[in-house]
Amino acid sequence: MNMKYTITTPLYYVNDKPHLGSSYTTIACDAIARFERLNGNTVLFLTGVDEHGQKIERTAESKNLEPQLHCDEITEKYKYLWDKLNISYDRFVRTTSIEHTSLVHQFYSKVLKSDDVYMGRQSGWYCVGCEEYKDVEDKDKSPICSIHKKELEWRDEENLFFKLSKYQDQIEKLIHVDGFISPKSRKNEIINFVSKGLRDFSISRVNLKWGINVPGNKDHTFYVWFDALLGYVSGSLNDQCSPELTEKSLSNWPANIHVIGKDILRFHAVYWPAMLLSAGMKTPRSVFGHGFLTREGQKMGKSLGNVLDPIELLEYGGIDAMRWYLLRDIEFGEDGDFQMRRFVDIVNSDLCNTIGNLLNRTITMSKKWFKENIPIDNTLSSDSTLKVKSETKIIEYMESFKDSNFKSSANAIIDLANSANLYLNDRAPWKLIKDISNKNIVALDIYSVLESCRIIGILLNPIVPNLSNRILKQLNIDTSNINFKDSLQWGLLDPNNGLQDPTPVMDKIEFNEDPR
RNA sequence: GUCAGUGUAGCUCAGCCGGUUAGAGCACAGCAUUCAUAACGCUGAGGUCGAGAGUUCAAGUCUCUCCACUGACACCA
Repeated sequence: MNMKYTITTPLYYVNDKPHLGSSYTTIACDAIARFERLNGNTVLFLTGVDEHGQKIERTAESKNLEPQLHCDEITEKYKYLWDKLNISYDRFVRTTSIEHTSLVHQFYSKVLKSDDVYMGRQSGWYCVGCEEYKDVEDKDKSPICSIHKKELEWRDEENLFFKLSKYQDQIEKLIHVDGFISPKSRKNEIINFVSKGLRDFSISRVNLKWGINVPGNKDHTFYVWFDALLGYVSGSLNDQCSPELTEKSLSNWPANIHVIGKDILRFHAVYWPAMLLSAGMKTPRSVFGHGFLTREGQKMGKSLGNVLDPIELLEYGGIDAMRWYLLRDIEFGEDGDFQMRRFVDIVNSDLCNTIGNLLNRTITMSKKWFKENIPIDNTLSSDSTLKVKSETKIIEYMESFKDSNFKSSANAIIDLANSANLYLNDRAPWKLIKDISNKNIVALDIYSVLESCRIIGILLNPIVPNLSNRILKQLNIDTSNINFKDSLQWGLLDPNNGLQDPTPVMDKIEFNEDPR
């Protein structure tokens, strides 16, 4: 059954090039998007960049660039990396686009009509890095942001405020809806936060040029978060060239899932839905706040000097290695620790040995004994313990993936591969074949393992698409139009298809202490 | 300070409602050896289940207290 499925990464801030954390988020979204496509759904996979705000303005200044040129430069770095990581996004949103600006204005007029904006005064200590006011004791003369370690700036200015408090009851109800916020720890956090009472927040800034002007308020620029969140909507419009907030143009909305880092949970689970309710629009179906990555047990930070550049990791291990490790070994909802030794071990063991060698040894036997035709008559009715195991693991895989439990999905694949290896040792076809009367039995055994490899190849597709394609290619399977429904039934590998010469589908990674 | 989450073998994790001698994968050690990518397979070592107390015939699993880590909020600076 074909359904529309809209998934978003955060719109990444272009203060700097992408880091491992944003790569992790984007790879996870890519896996989900591919999974949904393989299930026959029509997917709109949105990513993009958030380009406004004071930090961008100042970063550009320091580089002696116009902000727009700075944004263009950094945007290209994001696109380059997503291309290298084989991210299959459908749309790339830019908040500096004319279309986005137009939509922000339309949205704002709806919020005005709901009488949810008022002029107020805001004073306090402000961190440009966070784009947030900080609560600070009045007597402190030079407060510092605890996150960015930079001096806060005193602000005392008139801002437009959004009546968030008006939506206390509706937000309270929404956040309790099953499945709206995942994982459970994030849901609890938001329930606690909302129970303390929602306070109105300012949606504009003065003394800021780099942003979208507030209509009817010459000196006010939209607060970066107000404008950025709307990137999800502007990016999902049917007609990208003629952005209109109409029911027809919003058929890809609401998003099925916003995948975000835990640090921006409040914006996505509280402020954003309230804004949408104010404009009379549907709220997203779910928000998944995943954890952060540390490295060898430590937080990554420039000042610590231990940032792991995704480009370097990519060059060191390759795209399939990177994707596999991040999805298979890091628990998606929780913080995870990137360990280089473990990265190498897991990738080599799972992809090169368990799966890669399985394919290699089985194709070698098949070609040696049966050339291009495995003597089997009816593959669909053939019985094998591997068939049963395969069916069990497919179910586990599907249920886990639906919960964004990539680790469990990957484990199901590895279990099937282990079972195929054990099956081969148990059956020992290299002994059986010595007696020619066993030819048909051996043919069935070889076919069962090759069929398992085919299924493994297909299940790997959302996680490591390039490896998946190499596996299926060696089995001479056309991958241009596969889907789960038509591809996971046992017995679909044509025994007269012929197989390609076995070559390693995955190169080993040699462990270096420091890939930098 | 309040709330929430986490703490099980070197690493990553499983362990539904209390019930065998606490498990899996990886890593490590040994064996075996080719159909096979120094691979597959077999065997082994490795655990105060954060600490203490309690309930119970019996607790990793329930209760209480405490410790550590993470996050949110509050407070302080």
